[in-house]
Amino acid sequence: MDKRDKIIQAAIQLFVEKGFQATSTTSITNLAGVGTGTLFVYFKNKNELINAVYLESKKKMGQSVMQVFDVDADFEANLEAVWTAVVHWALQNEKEFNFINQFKTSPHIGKLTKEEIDGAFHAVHQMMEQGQQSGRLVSLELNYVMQLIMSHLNATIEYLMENKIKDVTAFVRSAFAVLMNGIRA
Amino acid sequence: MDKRDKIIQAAIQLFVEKGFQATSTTSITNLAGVGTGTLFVYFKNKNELINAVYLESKKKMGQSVMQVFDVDADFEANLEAVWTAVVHWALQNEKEFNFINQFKTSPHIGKLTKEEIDGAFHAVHQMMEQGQQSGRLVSLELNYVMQLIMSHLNATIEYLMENKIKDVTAFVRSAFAVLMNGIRA
Amino acid sequence: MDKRDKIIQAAIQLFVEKGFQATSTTSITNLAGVGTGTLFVYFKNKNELINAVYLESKKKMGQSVMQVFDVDADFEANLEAVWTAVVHWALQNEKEFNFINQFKTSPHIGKLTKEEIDGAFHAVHQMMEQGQQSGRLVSLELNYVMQLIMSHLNATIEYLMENKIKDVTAFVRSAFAVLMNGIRA
Amino acid sequence: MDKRDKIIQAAIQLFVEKGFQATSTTSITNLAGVGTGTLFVYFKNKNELINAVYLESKKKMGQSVMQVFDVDADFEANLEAVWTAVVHWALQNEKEFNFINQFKTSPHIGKLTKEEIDGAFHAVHQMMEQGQQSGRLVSLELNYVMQLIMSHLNATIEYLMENKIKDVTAFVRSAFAVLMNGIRA
DNA sequence: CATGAATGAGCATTCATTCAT
DNA sequence: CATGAATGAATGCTCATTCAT
Repeated sequence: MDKRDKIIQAAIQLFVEKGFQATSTTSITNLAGVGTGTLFVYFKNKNELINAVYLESKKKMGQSVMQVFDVDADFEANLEAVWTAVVHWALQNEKEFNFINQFKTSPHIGKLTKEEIDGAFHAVHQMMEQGQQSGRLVSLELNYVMQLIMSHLNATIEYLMENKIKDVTAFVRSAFAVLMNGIRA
Repeated sequence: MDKRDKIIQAAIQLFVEKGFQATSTTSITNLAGVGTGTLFVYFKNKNELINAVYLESKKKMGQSVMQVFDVDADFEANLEAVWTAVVHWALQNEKEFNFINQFKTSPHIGKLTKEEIDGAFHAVHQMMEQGQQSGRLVSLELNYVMQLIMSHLNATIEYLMENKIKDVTAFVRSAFAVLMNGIRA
Repeated sequence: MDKRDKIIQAAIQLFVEKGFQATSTTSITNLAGVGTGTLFVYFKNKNELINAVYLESKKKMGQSVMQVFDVDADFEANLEAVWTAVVHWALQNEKEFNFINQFKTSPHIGKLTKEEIDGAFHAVHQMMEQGQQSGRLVSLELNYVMQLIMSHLNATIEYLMENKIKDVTAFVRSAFAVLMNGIRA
Repeated sequence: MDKRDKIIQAAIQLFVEKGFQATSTTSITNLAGVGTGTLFVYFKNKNELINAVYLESKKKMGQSVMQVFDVDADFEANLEAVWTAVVHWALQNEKEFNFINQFKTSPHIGKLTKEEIDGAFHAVHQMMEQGQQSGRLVSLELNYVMQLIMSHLNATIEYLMENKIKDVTAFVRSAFAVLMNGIRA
């Protein structure tokens, strides 16, 4: 693993554990096992670091999740597949997911970073639009529906992380059912 | 308005705008129009300030919301009443609501503060239990259902705050319908 | 005891225990059982307080000690009497003595305060001069001899305070003998 | 001179002039000609600084003084040699000596620091014990005799510092004679 | 006289960032 | 590229002092 990567991994861990401001650049470089100055070789400043970390994490998640997306599949099946994929990625990448979740509303994550990301989820957005047009999705403002889905997703993941569930697959299935019963047209 | 209140109001605003750590005590006292030292007359330190602010805000919300709670009312009617009351309180007290929302998971809010609050919502919790027992609420783990309701609530409020909706009442009604369709047994 | 006195007593105790700077005016008024502002009714500021305390303590000691001074007595007998009187006053007024001792070289005790005090010991100074003139005291610079006596005195008192001595009177007598053997002409 | 040394020298000067508490860390770094933060690169905090300064000063004095110590020499000659060496070291290192003298009883100098030092003077203590056993030193409690010697030493040094003496060597010799006449068995 | 709420200058300490090596 | 000593602006907090009551 090269030094840039070591720094990013250390940053993710510390940002999640202690928050952005409470994490000193020195503690990051210490954990990463590199010199103080090295962080600034790869990132112009602390802010650019967190944006880079956010971007890479979210891209990783996006790539992983979008593999299950099937353009030809049925709307509801597709939504469930993607939704479920996010849950599983989160459970297997707790640190990254918590990081993304905690910092998605942070003022330190710039607009540019957010826009750069949205592209990855364009396909999902399209699928939702078609869902509405074909009368399979409740006809509320699409952005609102997306927000509902995301918050339901996060609530479910958080619950799974904090509680030991025996049959995760079953839980995830009923969790999705609750969502779908709400937003089905 | 006495100085303690001025400080609390200034703190709410700045904590929401810039976060806890990024808000200097000096900026709070400046905005409040009091001397630097005055903050420490009323609060032992910055941490005690944020806890006091959180406590008072949440109490205010609790008191306002629980007025609509009717022990004798029908389960679903009662849930809608309370849920809707939170939405309206949030819209009328944007700053306080955002503050509560942002800091509910903050490590700076102590456990004691959180416990002191939960009491106010005991009645709601009971109502939900009875809802499950009487077969009117989906039979998933109650804490999870509560979490779903809360996240749905927050998503709705956030959407309402960021978008100008013509008919808020109608919107709230259909938003609640989406929730209820999901969690009805 | 009037409030001025309460403040002085509290100040002596705290200054000795924690030092001048480490003692806040608030802690003094708290211990004295008076309001914060009251200190400044009687003393213009913290510095004037310590000077007043020093002055009064040293005057009290002077008055007590000079009672044993006998103009007509033999030089050596007189010196021993005064020297011994200081030792005993110190043992009976530990706080005051320690305070005087600690702050005699403090920059916070002004020159004026020191001069105001020296008057009380004028008689002793005269006695010493006569001792030298009559060839009973070593003929070194008088100020130096005085300094030697004072430091020997303080060393003896400190030792007595820190160690439990069975026969104090005997100890004091031999302590004085050591001094006298050194400075006798 | 490296920065750590510059800081120590500045600290000695200011601590002596104004006292520990009245000396701000900024004033030290200003006088030392280094940045504010540099002090904390070398010393964890202000307290560790004063302990380090005390330790190094006293070690320097100890090393210098103990050079004259001669295990095989006569008791009285040895005592005079060491005693005189301290006087001369003090006169040549006024700042350091005053610093040591003022802070030897300070609560800011930790016990560990004091213990680390006492070792250096172990030989002197042994010499004194042998002096008593061989009947050449007054048979009072040894700690008390040590205290007397130290206070006599300090009084002499202080006097020499504050007054211009023509023949210092002669003065020191008679000063030691006064001491020795007092404590000889 | 007595009070204590209010003040703001001052301080120890932290930390992102630089730069000479 | 990599380093870490050095920096100084920024911050939370203290405390002597004031003043309206």
